[in-house]
This record gives sequence, structure tokens and C-alpha cells, in this order.
Amino acid sequence: MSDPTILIVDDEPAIRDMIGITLDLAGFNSVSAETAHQAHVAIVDNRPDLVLLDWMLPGGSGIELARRLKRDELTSSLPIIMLTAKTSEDNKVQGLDVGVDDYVTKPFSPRELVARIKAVLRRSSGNQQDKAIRVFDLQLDPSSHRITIEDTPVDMGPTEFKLLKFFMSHQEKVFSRDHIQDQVWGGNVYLEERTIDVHIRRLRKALGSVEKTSINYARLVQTVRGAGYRFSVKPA
Amino acid sequence: MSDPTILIVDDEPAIRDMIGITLDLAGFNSVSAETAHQAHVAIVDNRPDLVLLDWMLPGGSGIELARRLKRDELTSSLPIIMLTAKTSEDNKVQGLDVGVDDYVTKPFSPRELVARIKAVLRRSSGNQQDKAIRVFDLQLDPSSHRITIEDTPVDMGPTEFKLLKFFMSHQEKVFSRDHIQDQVWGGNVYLEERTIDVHIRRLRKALGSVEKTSINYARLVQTVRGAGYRFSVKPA
DNA sequence: GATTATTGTCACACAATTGTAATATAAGAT
DNA sequence: ATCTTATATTACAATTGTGTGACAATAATC
Repeated sequence: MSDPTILIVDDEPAIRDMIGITLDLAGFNSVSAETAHQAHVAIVDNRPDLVLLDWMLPGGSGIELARRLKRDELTSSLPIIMLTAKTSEDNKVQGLDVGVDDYVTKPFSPRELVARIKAVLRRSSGNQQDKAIRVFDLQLDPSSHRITIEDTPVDMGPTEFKLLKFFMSHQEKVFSRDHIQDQVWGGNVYLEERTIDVHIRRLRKALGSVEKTSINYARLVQTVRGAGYRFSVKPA
Repeated sequence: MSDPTILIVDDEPAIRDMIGITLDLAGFNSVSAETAHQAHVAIVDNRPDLVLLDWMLPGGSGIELARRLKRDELTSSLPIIMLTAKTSEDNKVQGLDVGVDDYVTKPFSPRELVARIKAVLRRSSGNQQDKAIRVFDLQLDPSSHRITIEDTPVDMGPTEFKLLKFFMSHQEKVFSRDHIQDQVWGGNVYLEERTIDVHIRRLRKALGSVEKTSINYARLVQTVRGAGYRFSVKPA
């Protein structure tokens, strides 16, 4: 895996820079955002592996952002470390409520910050990132980056892999082409809408390429006319 | 999905135009209104995805409009971004009270405006907390975009889906054809009145297509002669 | 550096959906 | 009963949305 990307959300440029340098030295990539909204956009665009979030963003929106991220299914597994100047127990309690993964109280040492980041990343990657997802005899194993149907390897391109991974971890839900683009390609690239269709086709083709299975796995990728696509075990 | 439509509400033509051009370049459709009243009409007619609302409309009606929109059930989920010249905290507090989704303080850069719009749109479309609506064994699930009767999928077109969704979330109320057209099609399209009837028919047909149910779900869509249609669990 | 795989886009084929008009049926009014 | 008006139903042509194969450009691999 390439270096993890950390999103720094803080309204003070000095702190952003300082943390950015620290992370850089520790071998992370970093992007930063100044406001909760910038952060939200950056998350969609850059798909960071972890968010460092200042508690005290102007307007109290730091905690609000955390809450929103944890509530939304699509971002709920994105680890968040809160940066807080106060050591008050109140904050911690409130934050744990929201579901953030850890705290670092300012001032902090670079070493401590990096250690906590690594700890959280270790925890979260061990938890779900690498766990294989299975639907009937279709299995997607992120750690070995493999798709198998009844133990027969299925060949597909990287994009189709990501697409299938996204679908398999968000079953029974329709996603518009825009949404799929956000999730699979990232929000900052421009794609013709029909491009999604083509990749859907390639994915279906790959899933259907395994012969003599009781189930036609291509059927699981369903078209919802006028709305987008859906991965579902139930018939269309 | 087609481009989102943004409604610009501002009394200054120059600002309306400037924003309009910006949005156009960013791939949005835009319509504009000069007064709160025009805005209200435009909302019904164009069903915009987001409203850019000037705080300082003549007569202080900007904030008033926001309040009204957020209070009315039919428009309460329509995202609103306030445009305000003042950065005073008072405004923000008052506005958050009303429930607007974000603020942009003039002067603002086109980039910022577009970024905020996208962020809000993503938030509002991503956080589809829409719960499934259920009536006996008829279930409409917005997130999976599925209709089922006793777990059997019911097939229908997008328009019928929208129609049923509207009905199911507004049960026991008669709606005139005009009203239905406003809600399901949006007010600016011209339809023959009989067209509604045809879609009602298609909806009934779809609901009735599932065999051997104890209830005939087509019966829930009731004709109220001289008035319109009604979705009701009580017999007609 | 050559070869191969993957990617995004286009053009066209195909299918579902849509709105309307024409006609049939039902419900009130006289 | 008959007339009048409102709604139901059917069929159809136009529109819109999706599927598919081919292609050139780019990236990955050897």
C-alpha cells in the first residue's frame, strides 16, 4: 500500500503547516482544509485514510463535522482524531459519544501525534479494510486483491475491482452515477456520465465470465432506471 | 442524472447575473428571482435542488422566506445557502436557528461559492436518511429505490415511483391533479390533465400486479370524483 | 523500448418510459 | 331514462435512458 493520506482540518495556518511537516517527515501524505466545508469537499476529493480534526473550528463546526461523518454510512469508517486544546473531560465524553477514534490534546509532541495516528490506522485497517466480503460464492478479498467465484479467480481491471468493492460493501442501495464517481474515482475528476455504464458493463462481463455457476453473479449488479445502479442479492 | 438546478434569490440584477454565470460555468442550471414571492413561485415551478438566498432582501423578507421554507413540510428539506454581506455572528446564529444549511459572506469568490454548493448538495444527497415507508405489506424504500409487496419486488417506472412516494408520504389527503403535477413533475411543465390519470392507472396496475395478496393494493389509490386522488388505507 | 492491459469516450443499437389522443365506462344531474 | 360530465382504459409515436462494441490514448509490465 502507498503512503496513507491524512487530512488536516484546522483554521490556523501555522498549525496546519506544522502538522503537515511533521506528517511528511513521518512518511505520510497530507492535505489540509480550513473549514468544515472544505474538509467535506476534501474528503470526497482526496479520500484520505484519516482525518485530524480541530475541535474548535469557528462556529463550533468541528464537532458537528465529526458527527456528520460518523453518521453517514459512506464515511463512518473513516478514522478521526480530534485535536483539542482543552483537556476537559467534557470534551472527551462528548467526543466519544460522536464516535471519534482518538484524541490529541494541544500542545502535543510530533512523536505523540505520529504514534497515535499509526495506532489508529493499524486498528482500523486491521478491522475491516482487509476483511474479505462474501456474497454467496462470490468473494472479494482486499488483502490479496482478488475476486473469486466458487474459488475460481475472476479477472478484472483495477477500476472494476474498486467498483465491485464499493458495491459489495454498500449492498441494497441505489447510487447515482455521480455518487459512484465520487466513491470510486474521487470527486475531482471529470468523467462522461456514460463512462460509468461502460465500467458497469465490464464488471458484469467479468462476473458473468465464470461458467457453470448456480447463480449469475452479473445479475447482482442491477440497473435502476432513472436512478443509477444497485448491488443487490434480491431479484431486480 | 441531470445537472442540479440552483435558484438565485437576490434583488440586485448584477449579482444575479454574476452568480448565474458562475453557476453555469460550473455545470449547474440556474433560475433567479428578485423577491421572496417570486422565489416561492420559482420553487414550485422549477423544483430547484438548492436555493441561494440573499439575506438582505427588501423588507427583510430573506430570512422570513428561509423560515417559511424550512417550516413547510414540502420544502423543509430543500437546502438553503444564505448570502450575507455582514459577517456578524448575530446573523449566523439567527440563521442556524432557522435551519439554513450554509452561509457565504459577500464578497465571495466564485470558487468558494461553487465549492460550498457542491458540499451542501453532496451532504444533502448523501445523507439520505429517508426511512422506508410501509403500509401493510407494501413497502417503499427510497435508499434501495425499491417497492415490494410481501417482499416481492414491484416493477414500475420512475414517474410511478415518485407518484407512489408522494402518496405514501401524504396519506389520507386528496390532491388535485394540479397539485400532484406540482409535486411529482414540477410546476413548469405543461401536461394534459388526462396524463395524470394515465399515470394513476399505471401505478394501480403495478400495485395490482402482485398476485395472491390478501389486500388489493391498487385500491389504496382512490379516485375522489371532482377533486382528484387520494392514498388511503380506508375503503373508498 | 516493446508489448500488453487498462481507460475513457464515442456512436449506434436497443429497450423502457412518457405524454397524448381516441375511445370506453362510470357517476351525477335533469 | 337520458344527458352530461368525469374518470378509466387502451394504443401508439416520440422521447429518453441504458447496453454494447470499437477505438485511440494512456499507463503498466516485461
